[in-house]
Amino acid sequence: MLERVRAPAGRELATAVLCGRHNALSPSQWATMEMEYIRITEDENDEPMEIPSEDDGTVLLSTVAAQFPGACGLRYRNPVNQCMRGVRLVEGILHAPESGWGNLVYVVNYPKDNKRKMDESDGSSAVKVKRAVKTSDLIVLGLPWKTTEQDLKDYFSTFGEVVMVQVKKDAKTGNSKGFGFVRFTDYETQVKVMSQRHMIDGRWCDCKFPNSKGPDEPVHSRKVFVGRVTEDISPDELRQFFTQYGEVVDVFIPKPFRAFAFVTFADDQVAQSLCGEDLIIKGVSVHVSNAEPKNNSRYLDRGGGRFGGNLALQFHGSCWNYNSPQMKMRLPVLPPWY
DNA sequence: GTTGAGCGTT
Repeated sequence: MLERVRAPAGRELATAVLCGRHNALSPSQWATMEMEYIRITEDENDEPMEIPSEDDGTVLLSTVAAQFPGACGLRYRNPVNQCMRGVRLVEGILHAPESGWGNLVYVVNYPKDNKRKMDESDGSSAVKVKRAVKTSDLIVLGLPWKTTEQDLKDYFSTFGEVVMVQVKKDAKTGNSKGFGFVRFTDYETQVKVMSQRHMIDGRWCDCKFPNSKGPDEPVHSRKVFVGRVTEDISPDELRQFFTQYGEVVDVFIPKPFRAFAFVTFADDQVAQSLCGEDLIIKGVSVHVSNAEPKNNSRYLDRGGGRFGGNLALQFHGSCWNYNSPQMKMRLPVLPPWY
């Protein structure tokens, strides 16, 4: 069986795959294979297209993008639990799941929350598109008490595609606290919205960068802090979501629920690339930052200081001195658990 | 059941 599969002619090999004989192969046997065809589709209900792999069994994102312009990744439905899983992507190379590509149908991911929008861009085959125009959440100040998230969405949708709105409410009463957040798909929309005041339900409102955002100091860690997670996001869903960026080796959600989580990647570069990002999981905007606090002055210096210094120390339990000489030299300062 | 500058999460 193995000898047959090893036959160098790619076309014959593809035939074997199509006939389903590959199902008997182990992952190690797959590793010896030269080329196969992976079934890919934009929609699970559509007819898949076959895309060639590389000789080492990986699939180039550029190969996918050649057929699906704008593609930024792949996902597939896990036959065991029916959940969608992301395909590992490292530097433009898609890696097969543990059991090989198999005869699963893979679904193309597009940037911007999986919504295909390449028809209104230049159509240049992607990869870069994903982070080229990075938007961030904007705080909306001065909202009338009565304004709902639907109201916000309706209003801001007149400027461009909205990917997230929030109205901050009192946990007990559910009453609005008079401010919220909005996130747009396109950076141009964000710029426009920030450039003017907004009459919303009879009050003038302002959209600004939230104070909670600051330049993120690089720290060499595989673990990221994920803030603003909601209780309905399960550890498994977190894992599946973040797997689109790289292999996830651990997910930790404190109990009782505290609205944050930790995600550890196999590759520290993947972790670092996500720091500072606002990502949207199940419609919830979460913020990724370093697992170890950066400069606590973020909390102390900005916005009049929501917390006292001692309180900030209580939160973190420890405090890295980012003004220390070693930080200025950018020597790696590893958290104790790293 | 009120209010009107701020700031989501360690």
